[in-house]
Amino acid sequence: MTRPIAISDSANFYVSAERIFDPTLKGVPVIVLSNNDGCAVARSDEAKALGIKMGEPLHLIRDKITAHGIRVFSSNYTLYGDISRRVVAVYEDYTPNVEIYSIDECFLDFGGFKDRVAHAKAMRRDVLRRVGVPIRVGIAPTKTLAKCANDIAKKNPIFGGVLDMTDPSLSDWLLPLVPVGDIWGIGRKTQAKLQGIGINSAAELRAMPLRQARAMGTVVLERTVLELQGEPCIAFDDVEPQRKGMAVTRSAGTPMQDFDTLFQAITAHATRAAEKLRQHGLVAGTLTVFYHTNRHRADRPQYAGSRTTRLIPMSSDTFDLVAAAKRCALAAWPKIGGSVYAFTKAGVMLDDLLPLEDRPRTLFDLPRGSPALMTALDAVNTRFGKKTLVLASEGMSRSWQLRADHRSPRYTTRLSDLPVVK
DNA sequence: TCTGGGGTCCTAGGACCC
DNA sequence: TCTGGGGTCCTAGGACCC
Repeated sequence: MTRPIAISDSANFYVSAERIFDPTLKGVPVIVLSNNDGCAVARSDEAKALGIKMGEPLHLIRDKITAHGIRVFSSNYTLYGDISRRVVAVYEDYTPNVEIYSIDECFLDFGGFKDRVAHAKAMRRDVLRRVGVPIRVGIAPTKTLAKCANDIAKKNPIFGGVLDMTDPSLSDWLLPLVPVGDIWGIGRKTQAKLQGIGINSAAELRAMPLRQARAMGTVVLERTVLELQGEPCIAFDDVEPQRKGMAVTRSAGTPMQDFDTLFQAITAHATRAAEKLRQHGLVAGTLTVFYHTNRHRADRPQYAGSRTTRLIPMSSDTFDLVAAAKRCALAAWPKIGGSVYAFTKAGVMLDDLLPLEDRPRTLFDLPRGSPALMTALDAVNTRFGKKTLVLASEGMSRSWQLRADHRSPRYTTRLSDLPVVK
């Protein structure tokens, strides 16, 4: 028999993280906004009950917020990242193998435990006591089934936050309750196709002939069917995979109308991308810059520009990346009438990443770039706070910077953010 | 007026080679 | 001037995830 896998996630994670430090948020509707305060990306149960949808734009729910006194927060990723690490630390006390799947979800190796439900419930109590966020646990022979179990536990409080669906007779009974669109790996398009041929539940998808699944949705859908049948196709993987690309992209707080302002934003994004590379000990071989106007405004002139360039030699040096980004940004600039466009989003993407020590060398691999300067730059910005030292081309106006009008204090990582008690 | 950011995997099709 | 099959590699785009 295959080793049971658990998936553990936190209920409304961002909201739960905010509630740790502000008890007045308990029992009341709370939402957390996306970057730039654009739309709701996390909602408390109370906010969901008021009909606030995932991803709903803030400007469409202003009336509800006022009428029901919904508490609103900008995203505070520094805080959420730190809470996430604390939760993982507790998981590590309960299983030898943890695969971090997202900021609020982990797959856990649950093989070898005699009473899995008791074990998961003990872990759940411990996370609540030591970190302060509620979690739910689904257990099954495959990742897809574990996600189903987790989903059922989420919707049915009767399970007390833990459901072990390792026993096939239990999944026979429960899978008819899982709507096909709620299955891990089934998105909107595939859901529509499946419903078109009368497949509406996880139990019905499990019974779909494999050949038909492959024809309809490629090997991905075929794997989902096999996983529902209890045959693992998606391996448990607790080693961090070598990442292939990374991106820093942002909407602008106010639209960018001229090249100088746009380039200030792009300098900031390239700078951040270079920092991320160095944190991971990587160099990049390809850099892409893109920027575009607001696609939701069909009444305004539209433009989308993008250029890619190779980085030779591969680099993680801020000066190299900003220089390459400038060439791309200029090359992508509209040939005529650039100033009629209002750019609302820009980004820098890096691809062909390699660990620094694996990078290809040229015959004359002369020392270049400024590794000592980069080390000093990172040290200063870690010690004295982000953006203490920046390139001048990032500018001082920061008019492009995103909005975050409702951000809570970074309680666990920034001393200066703590409220002063007099 | 106001609509996020950062990833992965898969497939089709073109370029190129022998 | 006409004519083949099979392989690899790369890129763009779609779908999905949280």
